[in-house]
Formats: sequence, structure tokens, C-alpha cells
Amino acid sequence: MTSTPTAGKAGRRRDPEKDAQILQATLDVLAETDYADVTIELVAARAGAGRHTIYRRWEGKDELILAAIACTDSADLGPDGLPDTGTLRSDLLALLDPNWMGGSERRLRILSSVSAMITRTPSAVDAVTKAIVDPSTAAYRFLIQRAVDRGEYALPHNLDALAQVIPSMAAYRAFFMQQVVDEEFMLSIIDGVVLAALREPSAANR
Amino acid sequence: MTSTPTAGKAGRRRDPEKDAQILQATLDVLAETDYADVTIELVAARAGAGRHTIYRRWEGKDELILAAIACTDSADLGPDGLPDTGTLRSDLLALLDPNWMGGSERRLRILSSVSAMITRTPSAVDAVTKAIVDPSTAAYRFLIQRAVDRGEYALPHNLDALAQVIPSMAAYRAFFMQQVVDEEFMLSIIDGVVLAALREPSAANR
DNA sequence: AGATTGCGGCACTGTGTAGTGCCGTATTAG
DNA sequence: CTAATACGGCACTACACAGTGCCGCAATCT
Repeated sequence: MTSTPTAGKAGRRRDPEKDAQILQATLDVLAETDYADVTIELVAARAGAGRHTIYRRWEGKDELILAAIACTDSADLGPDGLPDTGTLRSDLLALLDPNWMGGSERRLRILSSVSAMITRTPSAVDAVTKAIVDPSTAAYRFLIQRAVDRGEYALPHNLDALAQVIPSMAAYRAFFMQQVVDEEFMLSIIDGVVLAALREPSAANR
Repeated sequence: MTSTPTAGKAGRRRDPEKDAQILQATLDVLAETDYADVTIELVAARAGAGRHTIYRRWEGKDELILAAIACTDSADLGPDGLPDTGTLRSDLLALLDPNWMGGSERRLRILSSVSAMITRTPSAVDAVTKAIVDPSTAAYRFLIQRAVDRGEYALPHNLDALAQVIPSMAAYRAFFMQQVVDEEFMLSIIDGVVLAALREPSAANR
């Protein structure tokens, strides 16, 4: 009711810009350091805000981080943002360049930082799942499904499992092995696992 | 030189049992809570030791945790500890029962807790890689290679990539999705990804 | 025995950070 | 105008934990 900006109240209005700036700053810090090292002080400084401005909007640190995760930009993982090169192999590979390095590498870092939070804050699982895990899986599922639809491959035995291969293996490598997710690695997964698990359609191809 | 237990020194000897008890307690706490929540106090209490006894043996918290990781028991992942049921499928599945739930689930929790440490302590990567990541991958590589050797499957295009599939996907699921790694899930990976990516050998099989 | 070191328990210091209160200033409604 | 609210900056409290010193006791060497 009174949540509209133009409520019949006196006083200065909250700057809607600030919300976005603070959430972005939170994601930045989260992408750079660990969850435990994310201090409100740091976020406030990064956002050019006072701590009060943060506490006025969110209950505490956890609420802030949850809100930030929820607004992670995953637009590039929607059907419209995905590459369409003609073959599944180059589609999957295309997802690497401006995406893994621009969008998804950031997502991966955030995912990694938030992992510490996941183990103790149950609601963090939902936030991460909705904002990061599900969109990633959905993107790969979409690409594979489209390749099947166009007759490039037969419908696999378990599409959901296959769609999780790349996000899982990329996360494992970047995260636990601290090694770069580069083209060479992606190719080894794409050719050695994903495409290897797919079969040509029953009708002869090529 | 003077490192042997019977050095010509006066005074009470260090209890070698204590080292093991403290490291085990560290792993226990690490498996139950997050890295940030691992307090020396907690470890000491769990080990029935005083904090001094810990600080006398290790420089600080990080050294302690690194030492604990290094002594993670991965004997069950050596060739002698692995199942040998006759088929790759049941070998992979057999690794789930007393192993994923007994040994590897614990390893997974530890892996997850330590992830926060990985991002800031470079040496943690080595410790985790040596103690947990490499042995797991090696175990799956061994099982697949053996199946190839006995003629069950042809040598895959990329054995290393395939050997990482299960640890990666299990970690991703347990860790980021906070869902159980049960038989149903394992079967979906085994049948939907790993075995799907393997081909019968050139000579007709069965 | 006497000296020396290990051990558990307690108290203490130092540090870092979440969260709050206050102040001066800016914005907006009436 | 005045009142009310937002904002940045600063100071302050509360708390948790790393790391250390001290005490009394136990074990082992000469």
C-alpha cells in the first residue's frame, strides 16, 4: 500500500538507484572475495553509500546477499541470449567466449563464494538454484534439445543428466581445482563427454 | 636429528596419539560445519585437548587444516579398495554404497568446507588436489580403464574427461544443489552420461 | 630427587566486524 | 516556513575468535 514511491508521506525519498548500486557492489565483492570476507563496510564503500543506507533496506548481511544473488543477471542464459551457429558443437563452444568469461565466469565466482553460505542458510540454496544453477542447466538443455529437434542427434537417454555435465564439470574445475575453464578444457568435455554420449538420429545423417 | 621420539632430552614426550586425534577432530568439524566456523576451541574440545596442544604442533589454524586435509583417508580409492564386480556399470554403482556414503560423502563435505579456504590460501589447492580430487579421478579412471582392458568397451576418445564426470557431477549436486547423491542420481549419470559416451569394442560384444 | 617438557584448563589481550546512535546536510510534503 | 525522511560519515558497543601466558599436574630424562 504505502510502498509506492509517491506515498503521501513527507521527507526525502529513497533513491531507487541506490538499491541497484548496492546490490551490484555486493555481487562485485562476492565475485572477488569469499563470503566470509564480504563486509558491509566493503560493500558500502564500493557502492559509495553509508552502512545505514544498507541496513535501512535489508535486515542484515544475509538478507543483502540473498537479494544480490536473486538479481544476478542471467539474461544471457535465456533462449534469446544463446548462440545459434547451426551445430551443437559450436553452440556449446560459443557459450564460452563472451559468456563463460564475461557472464558465467562471474557467476561461477559468485557461486563459489556463496557456497560457504549455502551450508548454513537454507534459503540460500533456493536463491542460488533459481538465479544460477537452474538457468545454466536450462541453457544447455535448450541447446541440446534444439540440436535434437533439427535432427542433428537422436533424443538422448537422459537429457537432464547431459545438460548438467558442462556446468558441473566447469564448476568443479574452476572451483576445486582452481584451473581455468578455457577452450581446450571445454573441447575435451564437449567432444569427450557430451557429444560422445549423443547418437546420430536413426535415419542416416550426412 | 633430534626429531626421533627418543631424543636425549628430558621431559614428557609428545603423545603421538594426540596428533591423530586432533587431525581427526579437525576433519570431523570440517565435515560438519563450514571452514569459517571451524574454531580451534571446537577442534580442541572435540579432540579432548587443550588449545596449547594444538598450537604446539601447528603454526596456526590454516596449517592445522592443511595438515588435516593431507591425512584424509583415501585408501578406499586405491586400486585395492575398489570394487571388482565384473561389469563397469556395477563397479561404478558399487562405489556408491559404503563408499560415497561412508568415505566419499565425508570427503565431499570436507571438500565443500575447504572451498572457502581455497580461494585465499594457494597451498590449500595442492592439499585438496592431492588428498581428494586426484584420488577420486584416479579411481574412476582405473575402473573405466579396466573395463576397456577386459574388452567391455572401446578405449574412449578422452578417458581423463570421462573419469571426471562422476566426481564433478556428484560434487555439483551435493554442493550447490544440496541434494542427496543417491542411487537414482548415480544411475542417471552412469547410464545417461558415462556409459552412453562409451562404445562397444570394434569386435562384436555379446 | 631434580630438571625439563607435555598436557588441560583458565584468563587475558588484540583484532575484526556486525549493528546502532548521532550529526550535519539534502530532499520532499504540507 | 516546518516537519519528516534519506543520506554519508563518524564513533561507539557487543561479540566472537585467534593467539598467548600462567597454573597445576603428569611423564620422562640424567
